[in-house]
Amino acid sequence: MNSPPNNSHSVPADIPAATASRLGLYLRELQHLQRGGLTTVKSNILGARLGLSDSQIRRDLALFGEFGKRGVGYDISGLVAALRRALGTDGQWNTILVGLGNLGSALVRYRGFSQQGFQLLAVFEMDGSKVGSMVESIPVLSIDGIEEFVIQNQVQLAILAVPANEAQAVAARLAKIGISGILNFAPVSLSNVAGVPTVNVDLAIELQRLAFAVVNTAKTS
Amino acid sequence: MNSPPNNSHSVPADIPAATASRLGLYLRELQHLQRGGLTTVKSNILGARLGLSDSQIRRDLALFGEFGKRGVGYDISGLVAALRRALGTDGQWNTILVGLGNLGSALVRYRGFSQQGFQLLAVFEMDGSKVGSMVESIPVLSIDGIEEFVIQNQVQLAILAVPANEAQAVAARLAKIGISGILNFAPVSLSNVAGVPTVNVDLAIELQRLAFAVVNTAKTS
DNA sequence: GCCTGTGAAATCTTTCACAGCG
DNA sequence: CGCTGTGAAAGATTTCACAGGC
Repeated sequence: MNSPPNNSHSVPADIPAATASRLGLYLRELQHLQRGGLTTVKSNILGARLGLSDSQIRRDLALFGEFGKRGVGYDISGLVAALRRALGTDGQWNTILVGLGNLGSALVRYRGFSQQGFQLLAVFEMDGSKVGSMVESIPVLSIDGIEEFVIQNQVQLAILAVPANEAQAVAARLAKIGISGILNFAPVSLSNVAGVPTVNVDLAIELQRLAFAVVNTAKTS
Repeated sequence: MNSPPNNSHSVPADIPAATASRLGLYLRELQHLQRGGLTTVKSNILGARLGLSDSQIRRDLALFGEFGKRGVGYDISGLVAALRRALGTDGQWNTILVGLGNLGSALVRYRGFSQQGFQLLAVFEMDGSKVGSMVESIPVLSIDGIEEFVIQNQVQLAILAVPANEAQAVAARLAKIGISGILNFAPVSLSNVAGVPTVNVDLAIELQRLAFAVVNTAKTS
């Protein structure tokens, strides 16, 4: 009655949130297998490597529904392309980094971003002493001009690596000029950024998560 | 028939995984409110700040079931103590960092860890040129002696900030001598660490998650 | 009167189990 | 025969809605 247009190579209409949270993991592992020279992988193998059940792998990958062959497994290169399309990382994202402290300095040198299509165009700093220099061939600019830069360069994503007490103000400035997304490393909940998708990474919270997992693992032997 | 002992101040018997994943967030926000001078908070306020529904907040906090007062809200300091106990961060965790590259250097300087009870005892490096120095009053040691150090100092947690191709080997060495938990920043799925609780943080995956959120937010206006 | 705590309903996610294609 | 794709069951999580204590 209502078969969708179903163009080949289209992104599945709606990806459940739980599945979406695993797409990056699938992509990373599949690219790893690909570098190892494999061209197909079975759900039980992939599941074992990622710590997921084989049926969960099949459920997730069946959404893309054209890469599995019964008796054989999944076509890796087709899946890699489909996952990148679904994640939105098959193109380039214009990205800036705000904050060149300890964490910001590490992030600007991180290779993994550009490999996945995130192009770092500039770093913004409050501390005038660093402004004007280059880090890893990326210009360090004053925060004063951030709005103009974002608009002129069609920047879509901002990575916030500023102190907790500055994060809110920076996020608000970026939200105001219509940034598309924020990756926030500051240990605060951002408010007043309604409508701007935000992903939060708090290093201390991750360590707490680990402590919890340790305490709640009174495994036999 | 089977009322549990229910010592006051005990940790709830079993905390659902979904709730557990939010405890760190609750703790951070409650400590923030506490520093602001508040002593109580209502579920709708806390929910608005964290982007969660008020009923979800109540469901979660009712597990600790002694800090809410009808008509008033939740007692912040009591909850903070209960959350720290539940997370296992009411004591000290002996922690080491492995890898002093870009990310490792940032992590060793990060203040948030010790504030939450994670004491960094040493940093381990493969690169001999850094071995023997101190970073932020923490000794930089050779990876060769990591097993002996972990055992002698009763190290429970290890933070891995080594290159992807070295992570597996380091994790295996640590698992072998019975480390309690691993926080892995290397962009690989660790295997052969069966039984050791592991939390993975992959910065590129977080940025992909953001890209996905942006692409799948075709909000009206 | 206000806001928590919680049954019950609704929704979402995972697992089971097996038909069926390659 | 081996492995995917998927109905159906089981399980987990969230939301609704309101009784009831402060």
